[in-house]
Amino acid sequence: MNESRINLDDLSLFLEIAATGSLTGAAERCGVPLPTLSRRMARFERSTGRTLFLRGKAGYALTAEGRALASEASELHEIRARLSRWVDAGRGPAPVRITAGFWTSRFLAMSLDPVRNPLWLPAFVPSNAVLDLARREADIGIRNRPPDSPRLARRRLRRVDHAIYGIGPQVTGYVTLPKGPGLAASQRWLHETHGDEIATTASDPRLCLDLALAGFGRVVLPCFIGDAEPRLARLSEPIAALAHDEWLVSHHEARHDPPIRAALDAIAAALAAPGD
Amino acid sequence: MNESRINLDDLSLFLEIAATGSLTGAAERCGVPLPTLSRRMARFERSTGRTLFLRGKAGYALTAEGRALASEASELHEIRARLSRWVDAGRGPAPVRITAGFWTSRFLAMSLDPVRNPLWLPAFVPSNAVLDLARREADIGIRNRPPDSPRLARRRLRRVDHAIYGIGPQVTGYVTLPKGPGLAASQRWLHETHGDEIATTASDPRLCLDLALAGFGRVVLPCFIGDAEPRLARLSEPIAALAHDEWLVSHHEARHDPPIRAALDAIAAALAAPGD
DNA sequence: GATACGACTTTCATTCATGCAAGTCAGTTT
DNA sequence: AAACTGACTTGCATGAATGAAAGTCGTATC
Repeated sequence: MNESRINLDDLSLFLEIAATGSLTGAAERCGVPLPTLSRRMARFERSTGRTLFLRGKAGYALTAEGRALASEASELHEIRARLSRWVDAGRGPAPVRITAGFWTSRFLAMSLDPVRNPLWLPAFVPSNAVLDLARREADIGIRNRPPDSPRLARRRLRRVDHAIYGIGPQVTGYVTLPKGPGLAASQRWLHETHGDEIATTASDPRLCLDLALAGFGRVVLPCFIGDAEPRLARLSEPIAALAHDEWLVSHHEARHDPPIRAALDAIAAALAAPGD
Repeated sequence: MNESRINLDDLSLFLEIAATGSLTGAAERCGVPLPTLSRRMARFERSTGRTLFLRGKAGYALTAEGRALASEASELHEIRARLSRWVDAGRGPAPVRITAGFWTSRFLAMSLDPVRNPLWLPAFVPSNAVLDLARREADIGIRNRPPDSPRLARRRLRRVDHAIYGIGPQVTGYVTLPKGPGLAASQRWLHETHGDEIATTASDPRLCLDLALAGFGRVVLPCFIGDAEPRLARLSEPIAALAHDEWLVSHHEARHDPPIRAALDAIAAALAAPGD
């Protein structure tokens, strides 16, 4: 679109000169030799088509237009400073995009210790639609079966059982999500096998749990959630149809990226099969 | 301080790649050949000490850290876009710093037509202290006598007379500024010759005029102000001791800067001597 | 299963920017 | 008045970045 892409490095030098008021001073502060500065500013003026400096005998002074440009671009130095800090100091934790089911995400969020992960930060992305790890829509996925594509790296995690929970055996009926696309397997199973016993629906899994805790009905939960909730009792044997392994899936190449690797290790530890 | 100055051009290319998702795409959009992009990104990674890309078979994908950097630096493109616009389109008016006395500044502000000056915009700087035009603390000065330094360009403008004004001859006493350093010549003259007739003082010349209009006393004003105010009557002959020429002063080199030149011409026209 | 394609990397001659040293020029000092 | 100083510009040899073409590697197509 715009042929004359403004050179940001020249611009940065320009700002330094504008602040210093002379080539000599700016040259020292930037560690750039003075002749280079002189030539680059000449080029910069040509490229902008403006006269930015008054080349007086007493040094460089900004023209009116030069001052306008300097004030226009003043944020540049802040950006540079911020990035320099990011590069050589902070190294803030990098966000690692994780896609997982609702309960697994919640379990993970509570298991992972943020202070022990200086390298990465979990970023849970909703997994309603099936995100395509192969297309890097997320970095790490936790799935209930191994991926189809051979390009994805996989690792088997713990076995996950589901069961029916409630605050007591006297509670009848079920609380679940409304029927619709993108429903988790456990909710689909409930709709298929106990569809006529559904007492209430709620739009959010966590809300279903709250309703169950209030006595509105029974819920189907992963055992790692249901067993951890002291106010709930297991009201059935594990549901065979819903038993599955959890699989940790990531892109073959992404897993060598340090933050992602760290995330993979931490997640694997949190969701390890008991035997491992 | 920081040896490894981050290269803003590389960063900009990095953002383009991050947005595009591939070297090929970014190369076209930036007009930079693909091999160059490849090498510069390799160098950029070395300079930051981070792995920013996953070089997969399907193109470049950002690592977690790469995404962190991209979001950290996202403003850069806005800045660049804004500057590009500034450079090749808008050419917003450049601020020209003008130092002048209070009433002259006011007269100028009302005389200069902003729409007829696409090249520059007046920026009035307070002239309490004597600003040093030779040191470029301002671009243009309007003084009541020619400058001392031979390095400054000068141009004689209209003659300025002062007189005593009031809403009528019946008003006695004077309104003026309180005694102090940095007082204009007309106020000094009033304190010296009519010091015992001062009725009120105000901290601002404009406020003095308002007080005079309200009948609190007489004021000394330049005739170009007093005569233009229909509610005021001239109550004295022009004061000989305060008569002076106005001088338009600027730096010898600065006056060839187009915006400053335009400003000089406009000011000279607004404040021209009647004969010219 | 062989071939074509896409996306980058590498090679190499060339160009361009760099950085040192010398040059210019106005104002200042002695 | 002559020499000095400060602040930039110019010349020239060097080195680094560039860009066109060929190379590599994996995936998609037939």
